[in-house]
Amino acid sequence: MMIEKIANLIKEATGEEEVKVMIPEQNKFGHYSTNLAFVIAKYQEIPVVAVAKEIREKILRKAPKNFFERIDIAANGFLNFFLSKETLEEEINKILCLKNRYGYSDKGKGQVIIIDYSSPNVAKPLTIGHFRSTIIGQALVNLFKFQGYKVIGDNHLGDWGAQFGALLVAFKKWKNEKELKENLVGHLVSLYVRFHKEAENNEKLLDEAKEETKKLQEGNKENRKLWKLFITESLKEFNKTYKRLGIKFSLTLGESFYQPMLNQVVKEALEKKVAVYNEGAVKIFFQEKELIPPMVIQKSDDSFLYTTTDLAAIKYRVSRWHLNKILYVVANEQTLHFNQVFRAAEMLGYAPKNILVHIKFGMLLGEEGKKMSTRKGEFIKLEEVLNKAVEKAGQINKEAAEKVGIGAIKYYDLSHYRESDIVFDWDRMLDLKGNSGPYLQYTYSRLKSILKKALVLPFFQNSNNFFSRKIDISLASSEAEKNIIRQLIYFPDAVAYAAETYSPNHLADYLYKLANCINVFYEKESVLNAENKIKENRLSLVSASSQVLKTGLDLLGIKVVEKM
RNA sequence: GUCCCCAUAGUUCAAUGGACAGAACGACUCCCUUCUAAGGAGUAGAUCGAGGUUCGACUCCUCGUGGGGAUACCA
Repeated sequence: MMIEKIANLIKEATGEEEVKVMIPEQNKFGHYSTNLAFVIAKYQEIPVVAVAKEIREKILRKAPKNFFERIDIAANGFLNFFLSKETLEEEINKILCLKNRYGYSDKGKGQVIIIDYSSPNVAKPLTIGHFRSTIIGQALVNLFKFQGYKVIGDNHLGDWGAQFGALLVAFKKWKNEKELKENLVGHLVSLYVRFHKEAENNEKLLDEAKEETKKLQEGNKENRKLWKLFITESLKEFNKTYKRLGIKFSLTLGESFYQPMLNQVVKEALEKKVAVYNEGAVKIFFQEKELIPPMVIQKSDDSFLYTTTDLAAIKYRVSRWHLNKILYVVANEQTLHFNQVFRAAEMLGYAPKNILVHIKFGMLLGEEGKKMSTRKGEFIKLEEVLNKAVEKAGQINKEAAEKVGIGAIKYYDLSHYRESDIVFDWDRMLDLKGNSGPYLQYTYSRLKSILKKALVLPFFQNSNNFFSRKIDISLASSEAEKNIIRQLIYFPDAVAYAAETYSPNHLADYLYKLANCINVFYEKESVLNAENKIKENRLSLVSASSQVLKTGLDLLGIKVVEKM
């Protein structure tokens, strides 16, 4: 990673602790820059430019020979680093030789991180509401693996809890044999919706649901049997969609897995005086100044809640693995819940608060900008969204439709900053032009097409393996080529930054910029019609570019397309 | 009421406290006898308001305005 390398170099050369190295917006400001001179000038009260000059001397003395071409000092005091031809060549050659390992870092070596994502509820469909957690979660799994971490992706399935009471009541009262056979999960969903509709006018139903939940939790045979059926059938459905989306979990420990541990959690909480009995229930109260409302961990009918399960899960995970972090990829709305749980986990001594991170993301709003609710049946099935996307992509190209359609909606999500809300908009989501998934895939396939054609040219018939041939920067003299090279070497920086900030959109942004440079190059400079030496060199650049594009898209979980 | 999040071109979104605030869509112009026009080049267009901190603020702080969310013995 170049940013880190340069930052370390500056640290060693100057003895400064805090050094910030940035990627400047414009080429004329070099490949990298730092504002260090401002910082020092401030506490030493020396003119900025004088400080900058001094820093430059120190760095140049320390830097390896031929590492920088030069270091400029801008009028305002920025130090602008221009990498030398040798450094750039070495970096591009790394891409050609490391291939899909380029950008990999062992930064996270020896560290374990659990990512809790997707987590749908059994007996409900995967909806557009699960999309963000699933897609962002998987991207984070990929990113952290690529940073050398041991990553455990856990699908914390909602396979327990009060929704089963409602479901059991509805199932026993209204089930329809025919529909059951044809589409079990679909039938469960409509039963669930019907239950909530009818419960609005009939409070007795809610009591019945409570009763069924209790029976299930106490081990009632019939309820258990139905419950298991619901789970296996739902998982089958989920897995179909996960497969299409390229989602892979290391574990699927649902909420039910933690049930045997819940009693103990409550007992401990009471013993440690973290929790108290209050109005018949067991609650954890927080300090007044924390402004967190109390959290119930056991109801007055003795049953448990998801707060209890989450606490048990933390306890279990920490004892089973030597954990550095648990990331919860869950919507913004649950902020209070996680504040409570994290704080409680700390009070109970289960985990220090700083290893628990809520990776929140904005809501996917309905077209009127309002929240969509599953209970009222206002949901859009994920499967339906995927189909529509694939259908649209298929209008242009049938063969690549699946990859392109799904790539489009994935990119739509991942290119947005995680925490902002997204308005659900078919047109925009399925947009195949501009800053979109298909744009990146298209760019990739253009490069692939060049490489394929090069192979059959007589000139290359007997030249062995030109794809891995080294690049000669002095032959890549056009503006377009320089821009690609510049962009390529930022790849490891972009990956690291996206992981650090838990924000895949930074990687998406990087890839878009890279693709844009590539397309400009494609437009302006011909590869196959260039003079032999230049052609060879450009082919190496094309090869390196396609490699980085592919690695980046892989990390986002977007499949590349060879031809479209 | 309390707490949390958000506010950037007509629209949808970017922008680790840095150098002229980037794109895309839409609008208007151009470019297919040259490796894929799902592309490229160009024009018009934006930081909610008022203070403050800073050499420097879309970014941090305070107040206000306008949206959304959470405040369940559901998950």
